[in-house]
Amino acid sequence: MPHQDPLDAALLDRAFMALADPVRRNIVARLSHGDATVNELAEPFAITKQAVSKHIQVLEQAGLVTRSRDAQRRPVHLDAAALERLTAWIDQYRLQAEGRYRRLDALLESQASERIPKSAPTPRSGEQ
Amino acid sequence: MPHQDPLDAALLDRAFMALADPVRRNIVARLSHGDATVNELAEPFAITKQAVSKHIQVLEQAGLVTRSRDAQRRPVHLDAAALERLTAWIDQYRLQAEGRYRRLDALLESQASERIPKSAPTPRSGEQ
DNA sequence: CTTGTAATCAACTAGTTGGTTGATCAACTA
DNA sequence: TAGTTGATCAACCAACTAGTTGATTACAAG
Repeated sequence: MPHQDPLDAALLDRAFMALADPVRRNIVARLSHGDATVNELAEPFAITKQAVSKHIQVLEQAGLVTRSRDAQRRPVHLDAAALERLTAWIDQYRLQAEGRYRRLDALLESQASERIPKSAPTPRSGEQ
Repeated sequence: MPHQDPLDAALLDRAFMALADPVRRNIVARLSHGDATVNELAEPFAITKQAVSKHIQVLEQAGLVTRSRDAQRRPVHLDAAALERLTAWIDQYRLQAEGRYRRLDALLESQASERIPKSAPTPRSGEQ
């Protein structure tokens, strides 16, 4: 089953978009070794806390982070399962493409040595 | 060594941004089982081939696809290695976060059963 | 109640993007 | 030569985005 729910399409949009920003990737990196608050995340960057808050909203709506409540503090938590879903999506097509490449490679090799492949390993890569 | 070249930052920007669009993800999906031309890729979508050409340029500048030359045709080819680089980036932080979670989980479990952990498995997850 | 801190909301500016149409280029065909 | 197909370039528009500043909510402490 190569496809998942189409409901995930919008979520994938937001997830990849969220990671397409160096500031947000830095936030992810920082969260990977511990929860943090908006202020803690804002310090290393030359942008205001409001901007960081927006970045976190983007990550949250992408399902990449969650937030809890601890008095005034709202620590941000990285959701490893969400990251795993992204790699799963990519790998689904990466492995497909790699498989094709290896089959073609094997075909060319067997042809170069003038040995006939057993049963035509679906070499439909040419666009005629 | 958790980090790679900072040269990759702009490329990561473009790669994630490229995948943050459903049309481009569909193009990737289609390319995963075979090279294709602009016109072939444009057919299933309700957009012009000019738009598809732009999408492919985005994917190309992100290093996700390459193009060759075959008479007038310029078949687009999906680069599996580029996809692998993306999953490597994500996994780098996913595994870090998962490791933290599992250490905390193991700590709580050992405490619940009132058994003392052998040597305090670095439970620095609380933000006090 | 008042002060202080953490975080968000609201409005605005400046810049970017996705898509369109129309023209152009490159290679094949007659 | 003209005509066709595949693909790109150029200009433009509507929509969206990141960042700013200023006001506002929520909570804790004096």
